[in-house]
Amino acid sequence: MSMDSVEVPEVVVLRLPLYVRALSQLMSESTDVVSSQQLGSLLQMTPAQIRKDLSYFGRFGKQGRGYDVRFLLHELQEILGLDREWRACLVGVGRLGRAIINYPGFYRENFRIVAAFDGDRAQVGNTIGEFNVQPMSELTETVIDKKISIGIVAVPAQQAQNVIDILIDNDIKGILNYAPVAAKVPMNIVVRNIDPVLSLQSMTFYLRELE
Amino acid sequence: MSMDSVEVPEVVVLRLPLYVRALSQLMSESTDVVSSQQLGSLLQMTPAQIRKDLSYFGRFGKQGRGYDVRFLLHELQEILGLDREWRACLVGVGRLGRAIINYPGFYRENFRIVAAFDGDRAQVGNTIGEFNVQPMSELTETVIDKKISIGIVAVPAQQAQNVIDILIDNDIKGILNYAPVAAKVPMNIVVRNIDPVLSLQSMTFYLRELE
DNA sequence: ATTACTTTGTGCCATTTTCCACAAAGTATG
DNA sequence: CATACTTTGTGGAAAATGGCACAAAGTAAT
Repeated sequence: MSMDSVEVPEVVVLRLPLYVRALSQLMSESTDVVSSQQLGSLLQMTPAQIRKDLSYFGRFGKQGRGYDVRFLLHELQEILGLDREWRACLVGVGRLGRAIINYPGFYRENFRIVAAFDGDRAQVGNTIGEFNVQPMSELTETVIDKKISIGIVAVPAQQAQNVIDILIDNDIKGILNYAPVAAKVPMNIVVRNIDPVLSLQSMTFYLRELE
Repeated sequence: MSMDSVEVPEVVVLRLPLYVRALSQLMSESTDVVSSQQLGSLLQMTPAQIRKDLSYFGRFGKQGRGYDVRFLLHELQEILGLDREWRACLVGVGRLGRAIINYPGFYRENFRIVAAFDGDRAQVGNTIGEFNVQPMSELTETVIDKKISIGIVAVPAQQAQNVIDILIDNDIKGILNYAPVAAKVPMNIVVRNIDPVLSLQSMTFYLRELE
């Protein structure tokens, strides 16, 4: 009986996309079957962890053989909701925002940026790529019209919390935050932060000892 | 030999830059003193965790009062090695690489990109920002001359492992990897991955259930 | 069919991480 | 200076995470 059993730990969810990525690569190399052993060496993790992670969602493998690459990829994509298109809006079209719009990686993985906003009057009306920059006042309408469910925040730190509050007020449930701030959000909102500076700052702790 | 007491857990090191960021903000607001309580509410974490984290490195607070903002900031910067300039080279000057070069956030935090390389003949010699693109063959010499200790990888997935191997051969100990691959590196190399697509792909697991 | 391998899924133990709760030490106020 | 607060640093309990190791189930080869 699937009494929804145990809640899936977030660490596990965070690893699933890694499996998806590795499996996609294997597919493109025409590999049919892969063992947790092989996957583990590809991803630099233990086979047991991979098996445990997958076991939260079902039994996808065959003993003595391993996992069917195409099948497992498909299952994981479905679990993660990657079997559909996701639409996002960008807020902030400065240097960073423009780079994000032009980044082809999102499109390739079925994430579509379908609108761009900026709080700065001077930016509104400008054309960037294929769309023109809208004022924040049009956000409410556009989010509904274009069925946007994700907000990408690329504004300066000072304005970030305000922008995030507006996005949440407009029923956005997922935020990809490039601003260097710890966003305050209700528990049901999913935030992912991208901050290469933080990454470097924790890296130097280890480099320091070497010099 | 300084028997190094207890090894500091990596999760703790990963959080220190968050404290640095919050303290910097408090400094700019002319706040003199902060409690773990306040810091916690600023960063959305428990006060106990902050105190425990800091306790790995010393006793920085005063009972009944809290932490002196300027002092704690200074101490953390020193612990992380942020009290100096770090020099990095960029490999890959495609769209992403150019965006990285133009990103002002690194410079602001004392990370300097001082050279740009590309394996593609067609890119070599081009001028981007203030420097011109060098061929990979010049990497060895430039890394030494310019005292580069960090490599930023912004090449397509297929070439990433190769580029990373070359960086490591040239004594680079820290790698900021923007390529969507799980890099294979020796244990003494520090890798930080930046992949917004992975972030979105784990986000959708939670958004999925809401629609 | 038998024997020798391979590999999964998972129970369970070990390790890691988080955080409660409290003594010790400081502050504020009358 | 006494009383009422505040806050740190930390021992240790509790919770979360990781991974060993093994039965069960498959494959391969003779």
